[in-house]
Amino acid sequence: MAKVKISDVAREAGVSLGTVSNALNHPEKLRPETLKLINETINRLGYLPNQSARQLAGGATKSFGLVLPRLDHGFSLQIASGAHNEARKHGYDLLIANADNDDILEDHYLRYFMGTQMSGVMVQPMASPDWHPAMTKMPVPIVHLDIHCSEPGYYVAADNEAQGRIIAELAIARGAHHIVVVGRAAFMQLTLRVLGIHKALALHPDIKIEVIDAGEWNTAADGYGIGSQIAERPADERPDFVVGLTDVLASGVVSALVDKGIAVPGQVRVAGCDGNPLAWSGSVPLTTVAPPGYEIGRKGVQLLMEQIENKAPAKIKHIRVGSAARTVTAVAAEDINRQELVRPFLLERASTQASSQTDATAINLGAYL
Amino acid sequence: MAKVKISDVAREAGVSLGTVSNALNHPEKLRPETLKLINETINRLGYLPNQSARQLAGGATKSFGLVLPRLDHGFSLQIASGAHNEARKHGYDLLIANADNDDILEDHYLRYFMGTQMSGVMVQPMASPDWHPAMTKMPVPIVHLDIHCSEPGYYVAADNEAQGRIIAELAIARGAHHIVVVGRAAFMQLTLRVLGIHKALALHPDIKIEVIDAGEWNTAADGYGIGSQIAERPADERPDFVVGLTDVLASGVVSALVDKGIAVPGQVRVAGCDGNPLAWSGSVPLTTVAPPGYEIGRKGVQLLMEQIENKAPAKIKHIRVGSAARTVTAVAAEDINRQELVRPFLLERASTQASSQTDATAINLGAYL
DNA sequence: GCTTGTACTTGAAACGCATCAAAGGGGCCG
DNA sequence: CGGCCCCTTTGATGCGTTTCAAGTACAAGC
Repeated sequence: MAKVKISDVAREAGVSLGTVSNALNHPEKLRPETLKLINETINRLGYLPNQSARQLAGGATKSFGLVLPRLDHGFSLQIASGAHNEARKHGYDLLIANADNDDILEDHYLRYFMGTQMSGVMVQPMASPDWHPAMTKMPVPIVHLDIHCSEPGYYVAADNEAQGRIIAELAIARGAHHIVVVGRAAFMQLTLRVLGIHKALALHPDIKIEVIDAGEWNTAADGYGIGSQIAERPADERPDFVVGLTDVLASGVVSALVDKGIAVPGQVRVAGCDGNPLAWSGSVPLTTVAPPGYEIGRKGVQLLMEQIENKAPAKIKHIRVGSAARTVTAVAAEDINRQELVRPFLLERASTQASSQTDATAINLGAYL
Repeated sequence: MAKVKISDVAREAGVSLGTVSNALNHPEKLRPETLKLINETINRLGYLPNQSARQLAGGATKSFGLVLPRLDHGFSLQIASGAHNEARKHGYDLLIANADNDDILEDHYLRYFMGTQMSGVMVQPMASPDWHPAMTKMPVPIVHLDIHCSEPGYYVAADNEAQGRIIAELAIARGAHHIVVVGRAAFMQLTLRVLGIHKALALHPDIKIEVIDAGEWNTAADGYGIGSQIAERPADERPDFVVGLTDVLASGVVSALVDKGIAVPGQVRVAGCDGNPLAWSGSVPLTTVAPPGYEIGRKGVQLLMEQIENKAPAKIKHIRVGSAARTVTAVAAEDINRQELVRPFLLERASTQASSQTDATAINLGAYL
């Protein structure tokens, strides 16, 4: 268990300390035989470079940190996936921390990453980043994901408002009269979705809208609870359209409604947000608005790279993904050929990597709509 | 952007270097006024401790590393969640790395974590850990998750074989004659599930069994592909029971079968593995066997803590979760009151934390079974 | 044989912090 | 007033690397 250090390797191989270091970092500078000898010694001794010492001596290492509010959220995972692939492409490592829906923890991990001499840090913040103590005086490049900052800084965000608008337009097209929005609107992103819904509905004062908080975790169980509550209302107080601010929530709502004998989409239509793959890969898929999470993660890393390479201080630079109109228009369930809709999913990996300006898209498989 | 260091704080506050260090690490040793003064200076200057230097000077920091094969896999997330909660409980940080189904990357991150002076490292390995170069001569406590090691070392694993057995018994109970197992059996855990299925079926030579590889990623799209292929077979070559080694796979299979006009569960029954919440929270839930991922993560951290506190060299110590019989017996779809089954889900958080010896459980909501 | 150049190799100096033995200061008792 | 002890603060030392100016060995050119 005693740790082997670089000096042990050097002694054992009969070379100097600096040479071993070169073998690790600039192998081209060494005579092939020396390199071979050193590598053999390294393996024989089981030497592992001490990253702390490396970082301390050599400045930043090639790695990024990513702080996520929650891991079991499909959207965050898409971000992580996009960020990961892009980071690897540039030869960087990606370390992920789970803030577990906790402000304090989020801040904690943010500071941790900054102090670890990461080359850059990304956050998908729960609240506005302007709130963040760690936001000011940042010693490393930082990029905010899925949120809009007012302070100078970099961010890349999906247009959550647009998502809300898309959903609202969907509801209007379906002739909704009473919409219930389910979810904890306290989360910044969800707030924006709600805002988008409200804005789109401003021209339709006849449509009643109601927002129900679903508890801190936005789980399927929360959705189930709200769904039950909705089902038990007298028919005339019951909405004809339910929006889950999260696919998981919407899923729970559908579950409860069906259990209580409410026809979906016959009596109540249900739609979600997130584009969680499972939500539309099952046999009875959920309608959902998919923000381009993968793309957001990718772009985040690109912004980080940009800052690193220019060594410029963080100027204001925002990328907004998905602010344009949706590309797949909502259509009636009956009009849809399921096959056609599954195909884009099969090609998902390829397409999200290719298109640089993916829009938020209403994926309508219509089963509950 | 110039980094503030501890000496800057010391100078600015008019105290010595060591005092600032104490303010950070042993605040109780300082006079309250001094502490206050230093803290104010720290905030004013925006000082962030350099973690690398800290770790180098002070030995290991209180943080764990977790290497996961894939993030979009529900089971891995449950592990991450359990590990996270337990780690925080002990005041440790948890950093997660995504190996992206890549041997090399897995090894890379493992070494990275070990070199970072983490207090401990956990992996959910893709292949047998005995394979791992980094496995030997480990300078920090390590725990393997969801896998069985033959070499001395610590691991905590669900009994994947038992899961396979449960599924097989489910199939037998349903009177299956021809079973198709879908998934990349090359993954160790999936191999064991397949093994369990085979073992359970040994006494039923009349039941035909077939294993179909679903490609490297085990995605819903892969499942859809296999499902289509199955649907197109002549009726007498078509299985009457399909097992997805992953919920996502099973989900894709159901999707394809339904699309092609095959009745589920009328003509073909489908079940999955993983206990992915979305798989059984929708209105038409999938039958799945749920290994206790949360518990595995929790136990993993506990094993790490044990090693740290005893400072003992790694002896052989294995925890096996879920080797006993299932607690929720498979029942026919018609017999099930949906409400009852949703309730345990609602209580999931509480229950997984309470029970220390959770079993792999067949959660049968029966819709496709 | 001497110089110049080339190709490697060396080792000392920093990196920013935690630690700890030692010093300082103040109160208490004799 | 001196001695003692306790509480607080100090600053030199070392953690394992990287880096880089300086060194060595050897070959080619004169």
